[in-house]
Amino acid sequence: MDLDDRKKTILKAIIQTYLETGEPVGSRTISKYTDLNLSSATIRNEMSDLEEMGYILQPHTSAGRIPSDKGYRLYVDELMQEKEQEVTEIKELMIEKTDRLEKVLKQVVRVLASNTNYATMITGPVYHQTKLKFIQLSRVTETQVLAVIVAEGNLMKNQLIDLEEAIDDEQLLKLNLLLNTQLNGLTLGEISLEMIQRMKQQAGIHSKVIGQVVDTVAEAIQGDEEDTPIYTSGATNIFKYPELADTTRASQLISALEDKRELVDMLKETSPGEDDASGTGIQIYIGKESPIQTMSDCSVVTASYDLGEGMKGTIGIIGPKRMDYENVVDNLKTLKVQLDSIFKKKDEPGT
Amino acid sequence: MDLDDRKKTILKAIIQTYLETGEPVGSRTISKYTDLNLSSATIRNEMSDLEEMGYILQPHTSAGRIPSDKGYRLYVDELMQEKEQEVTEIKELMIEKTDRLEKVLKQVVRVLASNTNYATMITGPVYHQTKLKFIQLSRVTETQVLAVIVAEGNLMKNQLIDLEEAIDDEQLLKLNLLLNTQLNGLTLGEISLEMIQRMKQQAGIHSKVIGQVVDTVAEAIQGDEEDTPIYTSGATNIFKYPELADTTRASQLISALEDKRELVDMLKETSPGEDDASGTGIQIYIGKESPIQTMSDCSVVTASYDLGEGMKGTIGIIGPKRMDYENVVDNLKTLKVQLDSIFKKKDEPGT
DNA sequence: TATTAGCACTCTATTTTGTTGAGTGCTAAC
DNA sequence: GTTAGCACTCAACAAAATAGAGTGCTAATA
Repeated sequence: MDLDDRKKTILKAIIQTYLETGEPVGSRTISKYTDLNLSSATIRNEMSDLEEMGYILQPHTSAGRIPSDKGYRLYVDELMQEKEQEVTEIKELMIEKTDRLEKVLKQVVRVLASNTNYATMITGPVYHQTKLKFIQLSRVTETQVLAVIVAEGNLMKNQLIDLEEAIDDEQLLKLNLLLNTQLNGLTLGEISLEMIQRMKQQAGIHSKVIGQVVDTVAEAIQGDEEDTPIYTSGATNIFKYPELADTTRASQLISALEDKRELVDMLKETSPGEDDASGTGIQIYIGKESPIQTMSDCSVVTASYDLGEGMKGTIGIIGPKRMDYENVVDNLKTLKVQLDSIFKKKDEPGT
Repeated sequence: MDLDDRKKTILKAIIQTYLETGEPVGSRTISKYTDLNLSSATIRNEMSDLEEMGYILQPHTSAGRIPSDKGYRLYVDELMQEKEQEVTEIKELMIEKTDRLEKVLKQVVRVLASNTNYATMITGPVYHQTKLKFIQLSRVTETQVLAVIVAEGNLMKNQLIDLEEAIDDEQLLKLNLLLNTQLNGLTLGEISLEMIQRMKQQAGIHSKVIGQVVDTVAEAIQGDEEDTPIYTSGATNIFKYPELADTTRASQLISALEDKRELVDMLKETSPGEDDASGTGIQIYIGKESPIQTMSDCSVVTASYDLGEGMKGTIGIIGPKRMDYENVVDNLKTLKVQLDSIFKKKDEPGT
């Protein structure tokens, strides 16, 4: 059987109506809704075909049709038209410009959640590719040394080191120099254990203290890998969609959002390089396509962002399968533009 | 009418049964449950009295009784017996010892949530009373200066300052000295705007750069006030209690937990000094007593913790009114002991 | 006087049955 | 190929019937 234009038009109409109402769509509705000027009977025949082809399905014999995952997929890939760019330009997401990346991210999830009415999440940047800019050790008390590590993208890290024995100023100075000359300019990922070992030997095997300091610094640099921060917002939006709002499902979803650990993997999967056909870096997972099991009744839209200086991360939006894909995609695009404008502006004078 | 011992026993039995089952308790149940050896008819009479006195109430004519807020109050204040200390000793909450306060707090909420099956939250320390230990400015690039601020309790704060014009080493050194001599030993709360003004003048009005640095540092110190971090866990536990699990209520509660802003006020209200009769710093809010409106169907148990060095904060547990108060209180007590042992051990050698 | 057995009564929760209406599939006519 | 018409299906809702837990009251009992 052939999926001709008329079938597509009908499918599109079915899906769009269903996106709005969330109720199975009957033949009569479509007959009126479209400008095809076909009777409900004809539509019924076409719907029957569409069902056979797997694009729509019937919850029960005497109900209208709802889109299947396959139907949604087709809609997202072909049928859905993007909003005109003008609209995008006009809508300005209310994001306050601030230096603190963390604050920006928190705002972003919030704005997205309230704009789309879906649950949203965003990963903080993965710093693996970020270059080390600056390390400094300074003495706080006799036996306490503070290590401050600064990397590109203004990633900063503190580590207070309690020493077993005192360290003198000269040693500290030497260490500072050593750390900086050896590590500066390397990406956090490049700093390996062997390198640390070598440095420890160069610094002088005789001193336990030095070893301790180097170890702690190394730990601080590497430790960041595991716990990428994730911010979420609008988890309770899922209650707005009856098909997700039953206690067990909602509970699972919210737990997943609260827990965040699972999310990391999912968002990492959307590797920042991997772009979709349109080159926007936006990916749509429908139903079972979703990487997380608990979300197989949902759709997940992810987008990667790149703020320069190795600050890359991922945004995710979770909603019902009948989510307003156009709006979501549109929002994400607008967001990208704005993030760029916030951060590029900041970078230009520096570069 | 008099609330004699027998009435108390019956009330206690009613409440305890209700805590377990969540269903209205009938006279027959009590007649069998207690060792009073009274017939259900007698119990009925007593229950009738208890209802008149306002300790229990009937959801409808032909149902059993459930405790009223007043009933719970009496139970919590008088009837509930604390578990023996032994039990407390045995139970060891699985808290990994780590330096990072933040990690400890995250663990604490998690453990508490899974131990109690209620939603939990904890505020990070309020640093208002914490003394400044150490400030250091260091140059990162020509026009970038990094300020590191360390206060008691190992509170650390970084602030990268983008300068409008370059600053030379000498000036930086001078500033470092000035900041340290002026501010060291003061609590974060004591550092006022006037003080900053005065310092700026002393440092030399001629230089905009110096003003900028001082301003930013001041901002960093004060800025912390507003956004005390709050960690939450087990929000979805509320779905375990049918009386809270309906969509609207659950949604409100979870939103409150996600949003956190409201929580701050609530937890602040439990001022760390304010202890209850037993001197444990544990407070119980039943139903409408709760400071937050959305939680008027819940009970909230709060406890303050004090880790020394000005690190004080509050823990909160949110559950249904029929929460297992004994278990919650017990858990909180155990937790206090453990937190002490983690942090005191760390402090001793230093002191 | 306090306790208890017994019984009528109340009220929710559950099940059963009936009714409605949206929507389909099929057939026959256009 | 399209459409009108009709019988049929099935969820959703409403009404009625039933069951059972629990009460309050009265009268008998210790």
